[in-house]
Formats: sequence, C-alpha cells, structure tokens
Amino acid sequence: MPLHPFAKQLQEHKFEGEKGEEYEGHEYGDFGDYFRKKLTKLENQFQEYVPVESDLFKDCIIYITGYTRPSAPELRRLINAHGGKICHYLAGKSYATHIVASSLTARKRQEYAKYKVVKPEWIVESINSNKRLPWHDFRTIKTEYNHSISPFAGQNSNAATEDPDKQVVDEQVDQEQVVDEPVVEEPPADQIPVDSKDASIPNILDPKFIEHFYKHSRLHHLSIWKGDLKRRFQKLAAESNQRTSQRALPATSSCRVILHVDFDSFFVAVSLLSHPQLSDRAVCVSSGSHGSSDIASCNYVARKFGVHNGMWMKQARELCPDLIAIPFDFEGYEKASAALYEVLLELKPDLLFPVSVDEALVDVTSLIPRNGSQDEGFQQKVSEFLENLRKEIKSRARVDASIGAGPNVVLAKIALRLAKPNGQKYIPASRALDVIHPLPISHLPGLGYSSVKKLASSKYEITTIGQISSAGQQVMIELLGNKIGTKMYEYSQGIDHTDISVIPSPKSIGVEISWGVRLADAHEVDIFIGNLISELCRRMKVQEICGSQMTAKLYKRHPQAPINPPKFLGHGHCEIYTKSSSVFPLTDQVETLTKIAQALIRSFNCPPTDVRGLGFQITKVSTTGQENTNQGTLNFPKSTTKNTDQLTPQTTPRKRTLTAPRSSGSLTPKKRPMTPDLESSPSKRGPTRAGNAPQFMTVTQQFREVRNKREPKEPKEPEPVDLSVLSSQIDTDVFAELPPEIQREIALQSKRQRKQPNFDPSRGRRSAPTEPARIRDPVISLYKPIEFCGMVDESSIRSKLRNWVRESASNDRRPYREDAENVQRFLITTAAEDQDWGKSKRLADWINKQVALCMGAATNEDILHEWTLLTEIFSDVVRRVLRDTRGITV
DNA sequence: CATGTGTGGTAGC
DNA sequence: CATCGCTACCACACATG
Repeated sequence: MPLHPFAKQLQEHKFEGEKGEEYEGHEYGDFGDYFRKKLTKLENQFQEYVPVESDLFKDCIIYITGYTRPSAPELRRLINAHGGKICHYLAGKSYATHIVASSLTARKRQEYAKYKVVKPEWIVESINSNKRLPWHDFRTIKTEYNHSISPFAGQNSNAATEDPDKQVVDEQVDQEQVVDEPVVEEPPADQIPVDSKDASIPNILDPKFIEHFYKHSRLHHLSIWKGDLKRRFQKLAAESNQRTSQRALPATSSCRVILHVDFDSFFVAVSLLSHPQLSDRAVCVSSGSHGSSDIASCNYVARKFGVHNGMWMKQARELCPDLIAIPFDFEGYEKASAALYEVLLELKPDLLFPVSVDEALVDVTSLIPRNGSQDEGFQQKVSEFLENLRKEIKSRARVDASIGAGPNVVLAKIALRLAKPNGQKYIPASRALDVIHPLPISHLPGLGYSSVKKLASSKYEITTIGQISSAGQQVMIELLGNKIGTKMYEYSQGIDHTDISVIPSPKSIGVEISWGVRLADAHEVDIFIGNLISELCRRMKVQEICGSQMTAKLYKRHPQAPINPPKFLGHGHCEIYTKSSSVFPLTDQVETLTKIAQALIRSFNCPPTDVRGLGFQITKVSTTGQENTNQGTLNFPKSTTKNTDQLTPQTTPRKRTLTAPRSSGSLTPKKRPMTPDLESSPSKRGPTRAGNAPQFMTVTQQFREVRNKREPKEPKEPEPVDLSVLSSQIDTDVFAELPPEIQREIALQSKRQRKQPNFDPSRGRRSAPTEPARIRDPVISLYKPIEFCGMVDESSIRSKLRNWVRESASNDRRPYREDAENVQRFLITTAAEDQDWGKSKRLADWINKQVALCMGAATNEDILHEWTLLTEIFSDVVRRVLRDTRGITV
C-alpha cells in the first residue's frame, strides 16, 4: 500500500522539538497541545494535498468565524479545493483577504470593518456558478460601515500637519482644541492618510493588541520601570559587594538621615516640557480628552480645583472647566528618571532604594556629618544638603523635585508630603511627634482608601495620626489586623523598622489586561490567553525567571453591570476571581503555561462574552541568572570612583563606623532557600535526589538540577496525560463539534474541580480530589511506550490495544502521554490512509470497549474518567480525519 | 498548628 | 468618538488534616 506523502510524514514525524523548543517538547500535559497542533497541521497539510479542482479563490486568504452553514470544516475544504488558503486566526490586520461569517456582533462588525466580510454563500455560490462572484453581493456587514473609515483618517492626519501648539499660544483658542491636538503625535505630512490610523486598536486576538495596549498603558510603564530599577540596583549592589568588603551601616537608626526624593506631579511636569506655554494653566496628562479618560497626573494649578490623579476627565472638567489635557511622553519620563538616578548615584549615598521611576529612598547619613548628638547646626546642614540636591536634580532633569528627610523611612515619606510641591522638609526625631500627630491618617504610607475609611467610620472615629497614637496599639490591631495595626501604631510613634538595605529578589511575575477585553467565544478566549502567556514568557525569559505555580485571575462582568461599561472598553463593574494551579516543575515555556492558563480560566466557567479581563501570575519562582542569594545592600566603594562632591558641601571624609553588619545585611543568607520544585513536586525529583541533602543547595543549583532533568538523556519516565489540562486543550472547534453529552462531560470535569464563579464563594465545600495541572508520580518501571510500527493486521492491533488498556487498568494507572500520542498518531494515519477506512473507526470503538471492559468498578473514578475522555478524543479525531480526508461522516 | 488557597489592600502617575 | 483600569507584594480569613 503506497503511503500518502502526508501519512508518511506523520509516521516518521518525531514529536520532539515540534516547534523548535529547546527542551521539554515532552513537558507533561503536552498531549493536549500536541492534539491541537496536529489538527492544525492536518489542515495545513490539506492545503497542499487536497486535489485542486479550480482556481476560483486563488490569492484569497480566508478566515472563517462563528457558526456557518455549511460548517467551517466543510468551507475550509471547499476553499482549499478551489485554490484558496485558510487563515486560522486573524494574525494581523492585513493578513486575511476575506472573512467568512454569517453574522457578527456589533463589536466584530466594527473590528472587521476594514475587511471583506462575506457570507458563506459567497463560497458556495461561487463554486456553483464556477466563477468568483463579486463579494459585495454577499456582504455580511452593511455598506455604511465600510465607508466611514478613510475620510475620517484623512481629516485626522491633515489636522495634525498644522502646528496646534502655536495656534493655542498665539490665539488663546478654546481649550477643547488644545486638549485634542497635542495628543496627536504625528508623522510627517507625506504620510498616506489612510495609514495614519495607527490610533486604531488592533484586534484583541492579534498579538499586536497586547503590544499596543502596553505601549499606551501608564500603569504598565510604571510597573515595568519599577521592576527594571529593582533589578538594576540589585545587580549594582551585588557588584559593589563583590568588590568591597561589607561596608558598615551607620550605627543606630535614630541618627540616620533618610531621604525620600520625588518629582512633583511627575508625568505632567515632564510632558509640560514640550508645552512650556501651558505651564501656568491647569494641565493634566491623560490619553484622551473624553469623559472616561483617566487623569494620570495633574499639575498643582489643577489640583487647586480639586482635580486629582486617577479622576476621570468628565468629573475633572466639572471642577475645572479650563483643564487642559496633554499627552503622555513615556520617553521623556524615562529620561527624567535616568537623570534623577544619575544624580542620586553620584552622591554615593549609603543606601539607595528605588521606589518608583521618579522616586527613591536614599540613606545619606554619612554624607552629612554630625558633631555630637546635640548638633545645633545639623538641621541647617541637612537643609543645605537638600537645597543643593534639589537644585542639581532640577538642572539635570529639568523638573522640580521635592525631598522629605527624616531619621527613618516613614518620617521621610511624611516629610515629603509636607515638602511638596517643589520644597523640602526635614523631620528630626526630636520633633517627629509634634509634626505628625496633627496630620490626617491618609499621610501614613500603607493606609489607603479602604483603611482610612475603616478607621474614620469606626467607633473611634480616627482621622489624625495623633488619634492613632491615643487609641493605642490594641485598638489599631482590632481595626486593621495584627501586622498593619501594629505597624500603623508604630508609625504614629514615629517608629519605623523598614529596612532599605536589601532589595528582595522577585517572588512572582505576572501579566494582566483588563481593558479592551471583549471576546466572542471560548476559542477567542484561548487565543487571547495564548497571547498573554506569550508576553509573560517573553518577560520571564528576559528576566531569567522560571516558576512552578500559576495563579489566574478573571474579571467577569458583574451580572448587573451593563454590557458596555461607562468607560470605553473598560472592564466596568466586575466580579474578580483568582485560582491557582497546583505546583509544577519550574518552567518558562509558553506551551506548558498556556495550557495551564487555559485550564484555569476554563475552570471558572465564565461565559466568554462576560470576560472583561484576564491575568496570570507565576509564583514559586527561581532565577536562572547568577547567584540568587539575597543581596541588595547598596554599598558604594568610595575609592573606586572619582568624587564629584558638588552636592555635598561638607567635604569631610565620611565616617565609616565599623560596626558589625546588621543581621539582615547582605551577607546573611535568606532564611532558607525556597525549594519550590523539589519540595512540592517530589514526583519530578530524580531517584538520586533524595540522598542529596537538598537543604544545602541554593535555589540556583536546584534550578539547574531541574533544568537538566528536563532534558533527560536516559529513557524518559512515563508521564501521565493530564486530562484536566488535556480536556481544556481540545480545540474549541472540536469541542463545539463534540456530541453534547461529551461536552457536558468535559464541562463536568471542570466543574468538579472547583467552584463556579456564579456560586456563592462560600468556603464550606469539599475541595475536589483532582487539581488541574497536577503532576502525579510517574512510575519508574520497565515501561515502554506502545508502538505500532508498520502493523497492519487488525486483530494484532486490537490485541495490542487491549493489552495496553488491560495493563493500565490492572495497575490502576492513568493513560501515559506518550502512549496516547502514539495511539492517536496511529489512528490518524489509519483514518487518513488505510484502504479500509472503517478500520480506524473500529479501532477507536475497540479502545472504547476495552476501557469500558477493563476499567471496572475497581478502578479509581478519576482514572476511569480520564480514560473515558481519552477514548472520546480518539473517536473524535478519527471522525474528523475521516471527514476531512475522505469526506466520510460516521 | 503548619500549610495552602482565595481575596483584598496598597503603591507608583 | 472614546480608550490604553499594571504589577508586585503583603496580610488575612478560612480550610485542611
């Protein structure tokens, strides 16, 4: 029997390194992914092997979406047979030439406005009449939608060619214009009008959406900048520790001088550098001028009207009708930030702890010498120091900075609030209580909106720091809990134990988007998850972080919330759910994490159209980079760099009290290295590992162990198929096509694992026995994966399959991934190639029967369930292949 | 009581 | 038309055995 080239390829295909993964082509749970990829591959193959009947759709790249008649697979077959190409997802705006859809949601109508969106009849009737009919006659979207685009775009870009700023300044034009126009950062005039639609948001399914969103998200930038700074200073600290011996920290905390340095209304100040003529006006930075746009930052002129950060434009306008909005200037922010940190580094402070892109804590104790404890001139010296520092920052960053100073962090922070705008304030320990007690509790770092409200509305009616002090520690604990209560009480006494000498290593890494998320169906949800996880993994690779657990977060539209929230494309009022996976081996692989993520989200059982946001966080992390032991003390060797002391009027050599390093200093190892993988997932531990005294391994070492382990040279341990992941991996197309009872079954499997969001999140429920993504102990045995090399005889195949099922049943074993792969591969080949097409169907049925027979009452329910599901998948894949290769429906 | 999960709060503009 | 509501961490209540 001559092998069809496609079948041959399948037979010979090695599944390792499917997509060029360096390792863990066999990471657990891969089977589901394999299944999905294989189907895609199948379809791609068909594009080449299906006999071409005509050239009708030559050069057409067609995307099919939603329910269609004929079905999507049938349409695919027809299109392929007539010279067209299928596009499996809308990769970019321009990729697909046509979209086939019977109907579209309003949102999709908008999204697809630029495409040729046609009804399936276009395909069918074109084929029937043997010529490509004009697509206009089969439009899904009515004409008006396709018009409005280009005229507007042209107008937009024209407007941008004029210089809006000049106009504004010279003529005092209405602010409304000012608001809009600077927002347009524009390409040169020769830009093609239609293309200047850079402003349009990419399709949510397009990976570009995420890129685009993050590019414009201020909160994203803030977080990323902060992370970058932390890493940078951690590295710096590590280096400085290597070069020099431990440098002693100033003796007691009470005589230290900590600065909290921060730019005034940072974003707006920097953005104003490009609009200097507006600096006396009420100005804010926001991404648009319309009602629901967030105010990221507003200047003090605007603040006088009650405008504040985070407020919506709509409300701000009511308070301050003349408010002017100017656009973000993310590059400018980075530059100003760099200038600030340069200045601070040049100080060579005792410690430098980044708080934010525009904000840092600096220990400058040894830069301001003190003559005895009762130094009358000390305050003056501090004052001069701050003055000079602020001048230097201003001259280098071109933006005003304020500085708060105090003997500890909390006092420095409070002082900063008092210093703003463009000022400085030193709170010496001796005057601390007098200064802070009259202040409102909102001045305390750590008390946000909720806690302030809680304290004020309590029976103690606490509104000032002084009242915290008199209420006492017990009351605070009663109101805020042990830790925070104690801390806030201490703050009220001017006491703070915050240690800025250590920059802790990262404990988690995550991504989240809860804006612009509008998804039509489960398939789209999966695609979006995939894109998010890709982004997450990209960051993990850059940061050299691997992790062993995932927490998924879902924003679900609140049942009573409107479909379209007041904020354009915002998440509106949502119920938020989180769910963690069980622990898995350290990884940073997209495929693995995507599957886990999809399984987690699926478990929420949220209608896809109600999804308003998704987030994923990786925990139990380990860095692959250099040594991960705790460091972060930033000691600056005075000798190695030249001292440009212009900021330190006192040129006295800094005194270095040679006390012993503090217990939390950089030489102190972390309490105990985390052992995420080896502890929590013993199944992945190699047999030899037990004797290895893992407690002496650093995290890094452990990580390397695991990493090496993942690419085993020795015969692999068999891995069970993880059906909770697997089932979630079934292509939604496939899922939709599964018989209802199987769908229910799969849904049930998810339900059984955890509560549904719709339910009251009461805690009383038993937790389910199976967790998603759990890794079971693989049996290390004489296991050899099932093979069918060249087998043709049906009865021998049957007996092989029966033995496989029997043996597994008698060992009460879940299906192993590799077995499942091999069986499925064999079934696909048989279905696609064997002269006797019924054979594949019979074999699938046979497996089904054997499972029913062998996996009796004695079998563990979960295992039985997995086997059952597996057989259903087999049957389904056979059905699909038969239909797609031979047009046979069974 | 040690441990894990889900939720809530905070910070930066 | 709009808009770009992120990220990391800590702390707690509660469940589990």
